[in-house]
Amino acid sequence: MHIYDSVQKTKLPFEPIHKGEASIYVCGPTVYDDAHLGHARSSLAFDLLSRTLKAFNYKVTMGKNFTDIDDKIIKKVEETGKSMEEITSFYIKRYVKEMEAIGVQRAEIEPKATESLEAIESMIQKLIDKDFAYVISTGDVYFDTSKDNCYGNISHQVGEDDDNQSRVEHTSFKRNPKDFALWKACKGSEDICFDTNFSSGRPGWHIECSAMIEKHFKGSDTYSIDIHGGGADLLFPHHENEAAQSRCATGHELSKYWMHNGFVQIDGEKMSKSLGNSFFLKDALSVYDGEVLRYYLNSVHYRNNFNFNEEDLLTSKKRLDKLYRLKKRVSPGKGSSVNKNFKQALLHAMGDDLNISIALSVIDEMIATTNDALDSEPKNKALKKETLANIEFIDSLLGFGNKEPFSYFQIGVDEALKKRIEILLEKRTEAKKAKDFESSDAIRDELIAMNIAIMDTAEGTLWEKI
RNA sequence: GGAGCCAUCGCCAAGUUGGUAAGGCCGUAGAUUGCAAAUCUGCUAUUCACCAGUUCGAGUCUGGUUGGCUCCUCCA
Repeated sequence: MHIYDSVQKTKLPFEPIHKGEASIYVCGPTVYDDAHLGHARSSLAFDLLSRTLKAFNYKVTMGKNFTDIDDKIIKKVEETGKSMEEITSFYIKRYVKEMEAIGVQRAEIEPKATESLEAIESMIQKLIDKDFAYVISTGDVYFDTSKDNCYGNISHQVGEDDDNQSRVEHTSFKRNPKDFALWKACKGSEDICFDTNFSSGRPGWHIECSAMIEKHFKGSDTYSIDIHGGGADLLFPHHENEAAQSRCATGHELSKYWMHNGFVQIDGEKMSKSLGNSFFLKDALSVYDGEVLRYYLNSVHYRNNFNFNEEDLLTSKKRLDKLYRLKKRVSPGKGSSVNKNFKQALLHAMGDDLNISIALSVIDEMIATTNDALDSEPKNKALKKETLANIEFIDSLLGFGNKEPFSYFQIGVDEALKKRIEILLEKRTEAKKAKDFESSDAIRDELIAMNIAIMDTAEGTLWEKI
């Protein structure tokens, strides 16, 4: 198994700190709004990582946090008059539900900032005690980046005198321009505050992740976790800062490997709130099936940017359809055991830094070969069973192909419509028997107008929702 | 201003250590079909933004040019 480390910028063999185990921490969402396609992509990317590591027999412990203390949440509290807890629990529920719809497995650990305050406080205290952090008169606590001579090793972004055009605000309280807040003291009475030794206030964003990792992962003498993941936009400053805090507080590096996923773009631009081009996952799910979305969003290598458009999504659906048509052909039945070569080819592809393109091409090849074999030997039971097992393996590794194939092609068709289709098909079969092709073709046209495609097979006429 | 990523067929997209361009969609010819659909088979980039260099040999390495994107502010 090889993964690309975005700090060393090369593909490296994955050698975990504890043999046979893989600890992963991914930066989760700040829960003040619905998840957009970018959240989906990130989740999907690391879901694929987790599934692949499991397929390679690693015992995976994945942690994905919910940032539930944040300025934007506080703003939402002020706007809506609702409590912070009401807002965050609402969006956490939605997030979990929507991620489930696109087949993302739940992380083993899902910590929240509000449940990690003790860990956060003790880590900040440790940094103050070791003189890596300082408290200013307002009660804010800052991390002193000049004390950490490894600062910049993660993102390689810190120049010697980079303050010329830097957009970082220069606060006179800060000792260095790159210093960042570990703790923000209360400003007004409406503020959301937690009491600590240094001041009453709330944690900064970066420290939340570091503290949660220390709290939940056993780590080792050299690293706290194996893999730290997140969107490419988090590399700097968030991951740089996380790494610095953890390094200075614990005396060892935070993560052995760092992985970053590319962005979802619309018309070549990053999808973001500020550009006003974000596309909520819930909206996509109201139009497209979650499994199709999963297939589509995962169809491009995780490190590349992903240009979202409907045409490509439909192309992905066609590809997925082919898998389900094959499944239809070999169903019902029980899977026997996976074809060894097929399994090996898939693992080889995914083991190479999650090369999904190769994996999908391996699947397409398997589909074509099997269909071919089935054309000449329609009753090959052993092949059917093996194919079912192959599809089960695809599902466990890549997270699609699990649905009952007939229902897959009937998504969005209600019982009344189903009955109508059945009646029309019966009529058509009769007309065909009587060689009344004019009538049978008319019925077919009628069905097509209803967005129903039909196909005549040896086992009778089958239909699909287009 | 600083840092980095990317540019491969009409579209999407692979391409570890340089060795002579996967796969999908679309298109097209055929098998099959009453005709379709589905399925299968064949065809579909002498060429990898451009220029120069290294090399027996470069999409792959080096330098430059052009174009696109991202980070340095919250962001997956």
